[in-house]
Amino acid sequence: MEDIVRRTTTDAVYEKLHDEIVSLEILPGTKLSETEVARRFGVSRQPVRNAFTRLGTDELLVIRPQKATEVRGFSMERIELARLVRMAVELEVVNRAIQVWDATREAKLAENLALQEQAVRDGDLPAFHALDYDFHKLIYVLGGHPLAFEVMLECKQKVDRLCLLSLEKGSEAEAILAEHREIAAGMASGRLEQAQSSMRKHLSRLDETIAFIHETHPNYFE
Amino acid sequence: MEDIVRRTTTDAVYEKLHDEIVSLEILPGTKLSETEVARRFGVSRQPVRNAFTRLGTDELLVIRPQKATEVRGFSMERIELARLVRMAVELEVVNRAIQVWDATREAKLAENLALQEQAVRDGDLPAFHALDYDFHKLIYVLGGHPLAFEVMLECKQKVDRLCLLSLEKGSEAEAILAEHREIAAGMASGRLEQAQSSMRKHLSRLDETIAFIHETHPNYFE
DNA sequence: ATAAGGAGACTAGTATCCAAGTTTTGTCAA
DNA sequence: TTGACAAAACTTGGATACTAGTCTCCTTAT
Repeated sequence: MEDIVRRTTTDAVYEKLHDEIVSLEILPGTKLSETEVARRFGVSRQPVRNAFTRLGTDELLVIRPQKATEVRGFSMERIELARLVRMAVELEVVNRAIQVWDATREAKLAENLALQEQAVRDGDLPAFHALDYDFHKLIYVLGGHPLAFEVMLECKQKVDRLCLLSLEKGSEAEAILAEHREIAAGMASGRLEQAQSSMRKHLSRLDETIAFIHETHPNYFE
Repeated sequence: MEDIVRRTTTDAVYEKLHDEIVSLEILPGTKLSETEVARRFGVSRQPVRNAFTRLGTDELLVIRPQKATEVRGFSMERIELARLVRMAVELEVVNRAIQVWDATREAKLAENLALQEQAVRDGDLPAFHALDYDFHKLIYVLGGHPLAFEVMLECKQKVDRLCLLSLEKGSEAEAILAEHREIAAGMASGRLEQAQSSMRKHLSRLDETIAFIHETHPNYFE
């Protein structure tokens, strides 16, 4: 009794446009026409419309009646909001995770940390990024709140689109790994205060990057 | 140069349906047909479709191709997620608010508390509920994060729809007021720990109600 | 030269038709 | 009575024609 969900044309258009926007292939301020996009994808206007409204609720497009819809620019307010929510959720999940932390969970996190170390030694940045992702996800999963990870991801993605503007592929991997260790240590020792402040410091890492982008690319902001 | 946003038919249908669903006039599991709703509102199917997709992203409707769209039931997972996110955001906002707290802000919160006290004395529950709302909002606004209030509201509404099933119009106003005072005291004294734990206790108030509803109305859950 | 005005080329919203899949229903046979 | 099976009556998704508002640019008059 599978619950196979048919993939609609709308889905396809949505996903492609979403990718193009968050990867900055389509820059903020770009005007998108329904008929134009429909032609490009070889579909009718209807699925494009559906995709547009979805992207609108994602805050990626600005849609106004009888006006050209365009790719939404960044706004410092929304970026800060997304960062606040992510910060809040991560801190609370750390809190909940600590309540149920045990040797098994600690071992799993330690295993991930070991792999991170390996990746840093090998200078394998892609692997490290994947492990970075897993590290954060592990805290959610082991803490018993996997769904919250999705919420956090949504926030993260909004900031990621912005940070693509700064090309520093920061080989700060060592520093990041050190912070991960600090967080893990806080959780292992059951020190909520320490674990949370480590996480807070870790998540604040992007502060300067964002401020820098705000100065260097003011035209992409509303 | 006003930015008047034209109200579309889609908006009207969306708002009406939204109200009917969150107020439980339309119960979970109810099947909604596009043509049916279109007839009822005297409009064509298209705006109804638009409204449906919006309600789908609100997680109020389950839409599957070629199958009847129905009002989504509750799921304990989603309820708990909404509560976690709200809890997380409220705690973080309290944190940020404390950083900037001063006599002026304290006075404004105190003014609200005085009005709450008045409402309780008068037994004016509607007024008290409005002031309750304002109390929480004040912390966001005074703390400098008004947008985060909207995020919290979204979470709250998901839980509110559930809690409508329990008719206890709790005249626990006094208890709530006491908790509000505790939170305000924590903020005024700058004791983050105390303010947050007060807020945590305050938001946990619904725990039993939700568990109770989960037991008494299992048919409304997925 | 400049400003007002109008035509036309855009825009998105709505209505309606058709396609494709699901569910219900009713008939007929065992 | 009950089962199978076919047909009809649903469902939503997609395509397209039409409506109505907005913007741009060119003409025309001052």
